[in-house]
Amino acid sequence: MNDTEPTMSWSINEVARASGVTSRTLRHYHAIGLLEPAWTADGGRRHYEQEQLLRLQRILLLRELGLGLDAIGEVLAAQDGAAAVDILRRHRSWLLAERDRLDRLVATVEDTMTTLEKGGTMTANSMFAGFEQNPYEDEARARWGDHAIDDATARMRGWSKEQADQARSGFGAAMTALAALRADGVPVGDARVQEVIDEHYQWICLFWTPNREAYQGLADLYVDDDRFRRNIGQGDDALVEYLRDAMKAYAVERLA
Amino acid sequence: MNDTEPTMSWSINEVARASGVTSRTLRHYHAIGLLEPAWTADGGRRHYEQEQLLRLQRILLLRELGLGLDAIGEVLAAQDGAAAVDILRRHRSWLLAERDRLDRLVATVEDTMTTLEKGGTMTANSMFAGFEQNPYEDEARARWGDHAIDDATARMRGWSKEQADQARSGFGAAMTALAALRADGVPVGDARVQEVIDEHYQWICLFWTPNREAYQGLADLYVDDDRFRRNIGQGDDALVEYLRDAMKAYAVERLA
DNA sequence: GGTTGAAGTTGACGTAGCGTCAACGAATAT
DNA sequence: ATATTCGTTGACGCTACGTCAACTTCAACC
Repeated sequence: MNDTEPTMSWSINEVARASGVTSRTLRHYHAIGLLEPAWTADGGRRHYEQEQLLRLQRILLLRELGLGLDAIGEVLAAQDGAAAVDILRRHRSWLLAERDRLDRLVATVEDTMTTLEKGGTMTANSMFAGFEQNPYEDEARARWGDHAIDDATARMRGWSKEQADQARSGFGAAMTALAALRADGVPVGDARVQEVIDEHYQWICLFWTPNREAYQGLADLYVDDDRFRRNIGQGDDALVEYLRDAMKAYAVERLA
Repeated sequence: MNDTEPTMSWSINEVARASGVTSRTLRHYHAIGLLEPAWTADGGRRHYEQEQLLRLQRILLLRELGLGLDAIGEVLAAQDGAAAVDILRRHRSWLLAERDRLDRLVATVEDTMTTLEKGGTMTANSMFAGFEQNPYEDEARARWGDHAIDDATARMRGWSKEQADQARSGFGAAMTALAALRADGVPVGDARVQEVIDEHYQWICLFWTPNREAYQGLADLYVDDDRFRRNIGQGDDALVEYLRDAMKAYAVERLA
């Protein structure tokens, strides 16, 4: 039925026009071994035949699906359909994950726009930190009531684990500076200490804007809760207490 | 209230740990002028102060929103919030577009997986072509009934304009070869002509699998419809008629 | 046979946002 | 004085090609 006797070949530009890709793309596919021409003439010119066109069709289909060229190569190299389906399944998973991520980004962008339109400062919105997704939420909920936490959790919804880790590491700089000051015996009410605490408060405000009472509560929580204490003090409990006292002094002096 | 007298500075690694980015990133931001250190010491070491940390916070926030570094620079350079909101609005638009695109890709991937699992060949699914989104749909609908068209349109839903253009350009190669054969006076039933038509049929099958009657109807449509005729023949109407006859011969010989 | 034009070839650089060496200088602890 | 740590400036690598640049080939025309 499929008698293709007078073997016909196409030049690179013919294939390009036919398939909608550029000749550069075809050369690239040749260079990376994804699509080899049927044969090359004396002058090095590439010639493609039906088999290559069919392979190109499959390549382009998979490309439309968003697969990378290496993944496409794997799919086409898979003898059994099961392996190909497996790759596609993984691809589907990450498409879905990406879509969800974009959804969350849209929400966050809208938040930020609203804040800016209200004359906000862009440092006082859209995030929440110091508490990871799960471990500290109950604690905080018990301390400050459900409303504040729901609000914060809602803002946090757009986060990945890395982002949460990243946010928590924001304590690092402040703690380093604080440790140095404490080592020098500087009292917590000293301007230098309070400056560091101000920095810490600013970092916190990246995510949440605690009032005096809430900030004092946070200070206590840092000391009282084992997980916070270990995380923040890195083994130096006295440093965390120093932080707590400094935070309380800051709250009394600077917060309403 | 915000008296920060004993100006404190942080080294690049302190800032890195505090913010969760790497020092390489901070150097990069310096190199592209996105975040300049407060000052650099003799040995060239970078030192950051509170102002830079605040700017970094804003940079990271915007980065989380998915903006590019140049866009971030623009937002931060915008004196009035309106300009910033404008950039964010545009960004939101393309986030939404991307999300929709991913949605469509997911659907297509699922289609392809289903086809493969059923033992299909991957060249016979997921697309539709020859007819653009709008101009030819009514025509086709009148000819082949609503059901076939709805089906095809549903498959086409995942397409962008470029993809449609690209798909249509698939005719190019076949037409070039066909024009040469016709110039040589080769009759439409000749094996060489039928081979080209087979190629054309394969290309069509990328998108849709017409039976004998449908393929004959498509052949007529090519000639009867002005837009098809101009598009395909590029001014050579006789060539389109040659194509039609060849397609009809192919349909009679090879299709059920 | 010479020339011209179209179509082809192989580099090579550019894109975004850094990661990841390499090779070296400087500040700090011992 | 020296070992260790922290910092510096290149430079290449990553995706999937776009976009020159500098040549070579091939068919056609005179």
